Amino acid sequence: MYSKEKQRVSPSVIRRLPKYRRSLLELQSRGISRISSKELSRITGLTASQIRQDLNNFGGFGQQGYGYNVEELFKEVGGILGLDKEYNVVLVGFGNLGQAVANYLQNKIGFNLSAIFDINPNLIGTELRGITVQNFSGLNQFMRENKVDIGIIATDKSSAQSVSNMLCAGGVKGIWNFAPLDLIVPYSVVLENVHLSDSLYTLAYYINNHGK
Amino acid sequence: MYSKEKQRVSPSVIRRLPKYRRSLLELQSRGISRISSKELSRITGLTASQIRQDLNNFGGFGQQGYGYNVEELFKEVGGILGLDKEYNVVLVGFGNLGQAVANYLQNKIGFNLSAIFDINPNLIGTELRGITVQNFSGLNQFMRENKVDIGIIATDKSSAQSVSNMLCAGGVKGIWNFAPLDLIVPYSVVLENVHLSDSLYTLAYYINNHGK
DNA sequence: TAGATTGTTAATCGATTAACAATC
DNA sequence: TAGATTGTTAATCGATTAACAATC
Repeated sequence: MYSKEKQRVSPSVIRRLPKYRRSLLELQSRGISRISSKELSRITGLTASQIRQDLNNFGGFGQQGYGYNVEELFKEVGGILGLDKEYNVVLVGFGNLGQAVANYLQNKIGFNLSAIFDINPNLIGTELRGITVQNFSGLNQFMRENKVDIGIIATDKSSAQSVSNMLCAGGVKGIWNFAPLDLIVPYSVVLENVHLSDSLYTLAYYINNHGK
Repeated sequence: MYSKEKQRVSPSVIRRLPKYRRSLLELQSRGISRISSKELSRITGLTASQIRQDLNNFGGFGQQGYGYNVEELFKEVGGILGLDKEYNVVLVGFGNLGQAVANYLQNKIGFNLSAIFDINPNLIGTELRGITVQNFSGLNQFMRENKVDIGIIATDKSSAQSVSNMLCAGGVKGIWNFAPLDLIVPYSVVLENVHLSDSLYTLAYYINNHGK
């Protein structure tokens, strides 16, 4: 349906979709089955007009005089994001951050963590809910033998680019990067960064320039 | 200098500053002392025009016919972000993610982690480089007795809002939130979110809609 | 039906890019 | 000086908001 839209939807819109989904889930858990853009505006802090514009990039999910069905819209937004699909995921780097991410992924349905790699001998062989941490040297072979959709990089800065190269050569569709650098990936691979420092520094700026 | 600028600088600009800083640090480490906006454009993927516009929100740091001095600009950008200041930081929630964040903070100069709180009896009393994890019940008292600038929330969703309330009542200037919800904070408090799910879902979208 | 609220077009606003005079 | 590159103004582009006809 929304897959053959002519025009590319802007990243600003895409980055608001998870927020809509989150709000809708919250409404659902409160037993609310119907919501207007006006009310959703109050909840999210975005304008009603923007919400309607955003959603209409993908289809007319509402009904005049009524609003939106919460459960239906929740499913639609999930579908747009691709959360009704399955992803095979590999994690490289099992330090504190890697462990946190691995743990976080455990209860994300659709994102199936199939292997974890590290170079630290103290970590290799340890287990996380049935997944044994493998020696990093086995990554290339694993990539050849398995179809991996998403590679997560939670290594330190110095090895991140070479890990990224291996994952890309191994055919990943996307990289979720936690290392504090700007990776270079082939055009065909999608890169999503979680730069903790960028976030912290932005916070510092606004602490010192509040309201300015 | 840049503190009495009349007009508020847009968030888009602020969020690019850490990237500039990162690139400048990289240049510095390669022994490069001078850079033009054109060359910086090549490195960052942003346009030269945008880089000059961005920097000129805060002052004229360059020199016609020459470019920018890398070391000087690096310091200027750090100063704008407030990285020449000290921040007293408290962490609430010492699960996987909290531990990862605490560990990450250890080598961030200027951000001084002074206390860690959790409710889990198995975690209370454990130590991280000299900081003993305290019982969460002591948070209010700690806030009364110490000036805390930044509160980090790495608890689960269900307790995040009440933890946030405590931190705000305790006088924090900013909240760095890792819990997957939209906190409500007083106007005077700055909120910065790290929503892992939002990031992962965005990645999923682009994996399925590459180039679209 | 009358009231409510969407979907969508038009207007506004803000951010990015282009151009170029100033100047090192 | 001549060449290079900034700082800044003007032009363009894109995103947000406002308005309202369509319609449930």
